[in-house]
Amino acid sequence: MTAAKLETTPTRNEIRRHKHLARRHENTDRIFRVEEGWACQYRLLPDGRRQIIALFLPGDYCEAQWVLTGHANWPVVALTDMFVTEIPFRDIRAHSGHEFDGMKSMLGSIMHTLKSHEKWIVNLGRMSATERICALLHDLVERLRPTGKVVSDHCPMPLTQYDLADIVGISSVHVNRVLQMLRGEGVISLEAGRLALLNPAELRRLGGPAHA
Amino acid sequence: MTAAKLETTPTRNEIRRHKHLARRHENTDRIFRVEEGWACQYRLLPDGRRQIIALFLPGDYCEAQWVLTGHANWPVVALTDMFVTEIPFRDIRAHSGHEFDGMKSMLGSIMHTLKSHEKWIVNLGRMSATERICALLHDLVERLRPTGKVVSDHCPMPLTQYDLADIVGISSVHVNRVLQMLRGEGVISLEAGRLALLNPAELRRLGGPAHA
DNA sequence: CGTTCTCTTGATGGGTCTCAATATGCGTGG
DNA sequence: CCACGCATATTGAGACCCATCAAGAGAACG
Repeated sequence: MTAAKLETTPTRNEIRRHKHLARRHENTDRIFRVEEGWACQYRLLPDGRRQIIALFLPGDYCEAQWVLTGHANWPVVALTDMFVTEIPFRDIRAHSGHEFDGMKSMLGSIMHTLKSHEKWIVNLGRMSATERICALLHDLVERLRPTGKVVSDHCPMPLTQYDLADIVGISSVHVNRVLQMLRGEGVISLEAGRLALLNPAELRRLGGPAHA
Repeated sequence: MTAAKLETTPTRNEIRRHKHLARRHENTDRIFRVEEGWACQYRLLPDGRRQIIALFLPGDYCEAQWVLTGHANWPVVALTDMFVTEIPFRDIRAHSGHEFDGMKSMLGSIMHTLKSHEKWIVNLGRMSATERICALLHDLVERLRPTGKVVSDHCPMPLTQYDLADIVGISSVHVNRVLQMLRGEGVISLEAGRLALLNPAELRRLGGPAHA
């Protein structure tokens, strides 16, 4: 999900935490680009279990596939206060073939989502709780790095332990214990919404073996 | 992944079980359409853990996104003896805009993959072993139904218990125990590579609560 | 007709969940 | 400014789901 500039000046909107950017099966004629703040797409089961499917960070296009399907499948909610720009489909189509090719950008974003999903299927299917959390933290830092929000391995991390739990598919209590362990080992520090990688190499190692 | 007919007569190839249709990072100029047999895309960790990312059944396009990226990310291997047809990219592009629109078909297949991945992230993240297996079996039958291979809730099911384990992210020993339980409850029968749904309603119920 | 998969079953241990209680912080309104 | 409520973080105890190890029985296959 790469940053890109449109000729038009799309509306810049403020979104409060916990407000929905999309609801289930909602039709839409625009996509969002995240300027500030974090959002996620999730699926809620009737018995209360929640699984977060995708995270949207500054610079990300939020659900580029809407431009192909015209509707949201699953809800998207702001995890923090946010600023987003709304990009109408017609603007994207109008820019197709230009230097900044709107449609090509959207396809790139979709392919990126695809790869990200594959990775998370492997993590959820075959990795331990510790591996999942380390892989997630590592991922987050690498995704934030291009935005300039990472300074000497410190960066914002506004997710609650409940959010983390619903991303990595374990209970929030166990998330807490894993984080305690990582802190105890001197791998990370995490407080007041800020994450610091104290031992990035160890974090990567704990994140599980690389692909074969 | 819908069936579709091309004007050209693409080559029909026989593929033996365990033969690779694609290897990691391999470049390609064609995609496959499965005519007979089952294949899967998987990711192998250095310590031996394997996670199957996608299943390809008769009628499926195998990795339609290759037409956009030009290369395979992860290996694809035949789980049974197969027949596939190879469709060169140029044929797909040549048919774009026609009654059968090659490119549109590929995009549809990609969107289908996306939805399938989202579903499996939820299953792997938030469902119990029994729920995962029941959901998988239910899925398989529904995907086979349009091909005419399902007769009164009986259909072929050539996956080994090792394969099933690597799809649902549990150990093969536990897959065996869950299957025993399902047989004992009279929900399914599964032998000699054939699956029968003896109590589809119960299977659906065990497959976990529907989306909210 | 042995070899190799595949399936099956038991025993044991560990990773993770659930429940529950307590702390801590933070925003809101009195 | 303080009191209160609510969200979040922390910690313990106990239970359970599932992994791992191991061994044996069929079944498939060259």
